Amino acid sequence: MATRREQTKVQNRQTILTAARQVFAQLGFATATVRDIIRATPLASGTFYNYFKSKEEVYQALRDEVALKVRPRLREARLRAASRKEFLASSFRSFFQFVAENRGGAKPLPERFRMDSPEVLAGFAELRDDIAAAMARGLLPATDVDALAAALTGVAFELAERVKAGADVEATSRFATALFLGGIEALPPD
Amino acid sequence: MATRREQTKVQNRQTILTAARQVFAQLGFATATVRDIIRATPLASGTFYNYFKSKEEVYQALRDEVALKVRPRLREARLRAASRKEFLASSFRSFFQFVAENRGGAKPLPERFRMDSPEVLAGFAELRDDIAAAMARGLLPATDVDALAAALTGVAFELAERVKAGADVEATSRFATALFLGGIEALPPD
Amino acid sequence: MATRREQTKVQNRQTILTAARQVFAQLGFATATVRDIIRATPLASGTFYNYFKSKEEVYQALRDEVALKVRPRLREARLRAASRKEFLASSFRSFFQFVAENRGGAKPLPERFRMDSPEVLAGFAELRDDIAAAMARGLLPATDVDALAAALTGVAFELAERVKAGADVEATSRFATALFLGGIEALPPD
Amino acid sequence: MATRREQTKVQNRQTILTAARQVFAQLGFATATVRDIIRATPLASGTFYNYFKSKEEVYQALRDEVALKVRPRLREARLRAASRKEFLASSFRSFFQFVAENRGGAKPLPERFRMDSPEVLAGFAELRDDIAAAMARGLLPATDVDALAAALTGVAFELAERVKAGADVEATSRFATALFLGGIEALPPD
DNA sequence: TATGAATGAGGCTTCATTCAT
DNA sequence: AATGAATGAAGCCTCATTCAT
Repeated sequence: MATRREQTKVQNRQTILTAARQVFAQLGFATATVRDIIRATPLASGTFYNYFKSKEEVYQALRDEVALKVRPRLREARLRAASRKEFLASSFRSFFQFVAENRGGAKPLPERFRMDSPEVLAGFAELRDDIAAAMARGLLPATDVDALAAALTGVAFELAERVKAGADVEATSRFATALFLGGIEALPPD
Repeated sequence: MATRREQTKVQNRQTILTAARQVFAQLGFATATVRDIIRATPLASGTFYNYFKSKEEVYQALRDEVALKVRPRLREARLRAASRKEFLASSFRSFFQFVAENRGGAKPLPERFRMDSPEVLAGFAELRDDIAAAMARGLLPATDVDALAAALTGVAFELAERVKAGADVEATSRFATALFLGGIEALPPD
Repeated sequence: MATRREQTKVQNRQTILTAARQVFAQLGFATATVRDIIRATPLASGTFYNYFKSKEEVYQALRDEVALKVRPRLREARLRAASRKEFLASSFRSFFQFVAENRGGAKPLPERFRMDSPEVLAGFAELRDDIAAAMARGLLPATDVDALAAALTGVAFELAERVKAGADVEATSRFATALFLGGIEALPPD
Repeated sequence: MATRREQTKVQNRQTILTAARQVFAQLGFATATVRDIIRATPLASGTFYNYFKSKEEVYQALRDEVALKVRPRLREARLRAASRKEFLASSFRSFFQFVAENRGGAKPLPERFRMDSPEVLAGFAELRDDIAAAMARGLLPATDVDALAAALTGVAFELAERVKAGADVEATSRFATALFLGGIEALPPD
């Protein structure tokens, strides 16, 4: 059973993580400061250091948290994929959907969605693992895993800009899926 | 005629740009400081401000310089292309070659930059134009020009990171070329 | 109840204000730097900014503090005055006494400040009101209230410089009182 | 006969003095920088130091120049004064006229006229000398010269603010003259 | 554990001044 | 003399982090 103290501890940790998520989203990791995070919190500056040693550590924690929450779902989708097409389509669609849901809209903030956020980067780290697994399953041909992951990432990032600017999620997903569906076939074996 | 002083001025500017390139490569733009750049230089702190108003301005100058050097190469390669494969292969190869020639330190930080300087944007515009021209020539099938340009850009930039990290130029070019050669075939018509 | 920390906070604020008073007196406002103020203090540079946002803000605080201390005295002196002479004499004496009590270093620089903080302006307004009331009481002849207030202020401030430099309070008060006692008689009616 | 070189020398000196006058008028002595003066000039920064060692030195030169030009006229007016009233009236009137002529008008600058300008301060230095001379002549009663000069200065400065704000020069001069005409009579002998 | 003031290193930038040309 | 780039001290301020309460 959790004592009162333990509950507060967990709550404070969560408060900081939530604030950090927002701050990173708005300012980017490198630009954001610990002060920014604290300011987005009702806590005192010293309290931050009871939970994290530095900005880097919050960032790691955020990544871990995301990975823990997102990984199962995304992984499941990709593991369940019965075909190459399904693998690609579900990957792209879920990513562009995420981007679309988080695109600025009427928000006054300079940039609401950032490619270097822990969430997104964690997502791409997953991708590499899943590609390797798919190759093992025979769903994807054996080729340079890292190069393929990089290519997928690049296309996803760059088309995401178009989605941010209002491009249609479905059409964009279809475009990317088709491109890779045809392209993978032609890749040199590793 | 160039006087000694004028030479020194040009040299100092180059000294700063070179130092900035290294520092940005090692620390990333947001983390790097003007002091870091100056320290990588035999010059005094005030001298920096005789040449650039801020960190942002050096960064712009750096990007413009790169864009200015790489654009003519890419343009020429694409115009000379007699086949789809040549169009893709020469584009990728020129670009990765340039990246390899200019590779400096490693950049370990997770960061992605907006490519929005005039020079870089002009580079994108050129790519778009060349793709459109290639479509008109029948070298590329008629599809969404902007999406294709974005996809090419994304793959090029992302694989460039691998080249910077030491990946082979030829192999990387072949990979990218094969991917698009197969993929373009499968793209939905516009 | 005042905790130790609260006491320290108040003390530090006073430390900075005292140091600022001396520094401004010696160097003048424009020449003095925040560093100068900090150096005249056992505190660290960052601490200054826990209390004041800028040099301007300390200056305001200083003026407000002075105005707050001196105004009640002057007001009371003027309201209690039973004769024109008493009105003038007690006003000048109170003011010069205050200046003498607070005289610090010498200010050698040629500089005059705008007295435009709320507190100082309120002080002027009070003087004007008291003069108007004195006119209504028949203590002062009916003449241009604002001009008279300005003249009194000017003489008071300018002679105050001499008091700061060591001039005798009594003699200076007598001088100013005599000047206005004779002068007011001769003023053109409003 | 002046050689070309000597002419240029004189011209440059004058260029710098003129620029300095404007800069001091706009920014005040303490706030103005040598850079500001140079920038208001077609000359190079190094050239400044061929003529003056520092900002202080230009300031002195400006004061001297003004004294040389203004002193004769003002002094003459005061020396010619046949009566105490004429002495005071001409002093105040010429000062308030100067202020009125230089008041901001439609100018966009924050503050066009400054009390700490060399011109004004030089003028007040004159005043003290002339008061002493007038006492020697018997035009003014023997009293504390410095205190009287301070009082005149204070009234002049403070009423000048009203003139700046649009008050009538004649009426203000009459007010000040009457005040001192009556007041001086009553002053304690030195 | 929570607090928030204190700290001083270090960020950016401007300044007066020098000095090679 | 005139030039203007180079210099580095010094300005202002924010930051991560500590530590007494």
